[in-house]
Amino acid sequence: MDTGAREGGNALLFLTDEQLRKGIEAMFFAYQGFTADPDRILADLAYGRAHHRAIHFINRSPGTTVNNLLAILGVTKQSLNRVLRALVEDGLVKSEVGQRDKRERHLFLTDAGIALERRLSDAQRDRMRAAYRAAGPEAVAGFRQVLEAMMDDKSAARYAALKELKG
Amino acid sequence: MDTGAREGGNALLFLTDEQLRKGIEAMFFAYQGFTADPDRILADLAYGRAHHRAIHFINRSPGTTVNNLLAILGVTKQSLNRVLRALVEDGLVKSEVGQRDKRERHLFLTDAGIALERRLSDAQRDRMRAAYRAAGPEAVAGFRQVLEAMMDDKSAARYAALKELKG
DNA sequence: TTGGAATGTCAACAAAGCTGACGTATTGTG
DNA sequence: CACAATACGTCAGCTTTGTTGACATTCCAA
Repeated sequence: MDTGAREGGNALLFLTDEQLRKGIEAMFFAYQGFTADPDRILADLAYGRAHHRAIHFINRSPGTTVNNLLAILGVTKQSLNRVLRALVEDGLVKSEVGQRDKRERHLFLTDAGIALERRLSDAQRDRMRAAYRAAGPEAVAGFRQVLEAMMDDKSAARYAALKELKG
Repeated sequence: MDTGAREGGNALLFLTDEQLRKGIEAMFFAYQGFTADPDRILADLAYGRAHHRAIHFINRSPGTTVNNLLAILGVTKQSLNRVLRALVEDGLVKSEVGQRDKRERHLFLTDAGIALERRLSDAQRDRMRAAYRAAGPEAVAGFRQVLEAMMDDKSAARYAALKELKG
């Protein structure tokens, strides 16, 4: 860490506008790859990325409330509600009234929801795994470092909130 | 490169589902940061990311044709046309009939377009630069490696097509 | 008991993608 | 020359996913 500043000469060449532009474009096209496989699966089911995200985070934190999910996703409740309603109607998500606080709805995946989550995350993980394997562990460490440094405050807060839950 | 396979024991720990999940989530939240700053600027102008992308690639390859742009962006001509029309009407892009082939329209940024492009890319580059600086050159190399390995075929082809143009 | 928080719903709207169809100008080819 | 193909634009309509604003319900807590 902090190598760039200490090394002399042209060690800062990785910060040129050209290099930054390449990074920006790589990020753009990589994100397309990142979402391509789940998108294909979702298209067949008349779902979109919003459904994928909801399923992902419900799976990650079973029993989470609607408000929690709202905070993580950073969308309006109306937007999330539409997605959630479809998932509940289709029997992929179940929403249970809270016991301690009956205003809250706790969200769980049904067996069908778990099955779809697995299809989606398997597809996404397969691509990620292939990329990781091709690039090697050091590259992966750098990848994660840069990504975490790139988050804006809101996204970083959401990311941090997740860490407190699990890993 | 290819370290993972050679090293013994638990050198493949970076390929666990947990690690992959973290990478997936980091990618999701980092992309929000990646687009947050330009999005703020665009919102004031009643533009969206689609406009940003068009402006970016016209700036990158001045005189490019509509078809070229279509291929790079991977959207339909109707979708691009809507965006392009707004940009031309607002005087940010000019469209010139081709000399060799009069069916083609060659796209250029006007001075106003160049100014907006600079605002947008400055904002995006600033964040990218800060992330790069914080992570250091080795991390950046890894970042780029993983991103390039993550692209799907179509996106990789688009990315490669760009490389042939400039860097 | 009353105020506020959590949730849900209705309506309306916008951005940005899509398909399909059609028109026009231009170019290349048989 | 005639015709097919290409490049581009446009109209119409549909989808997903986001947004505001307004309002009702339920329920906890002061």
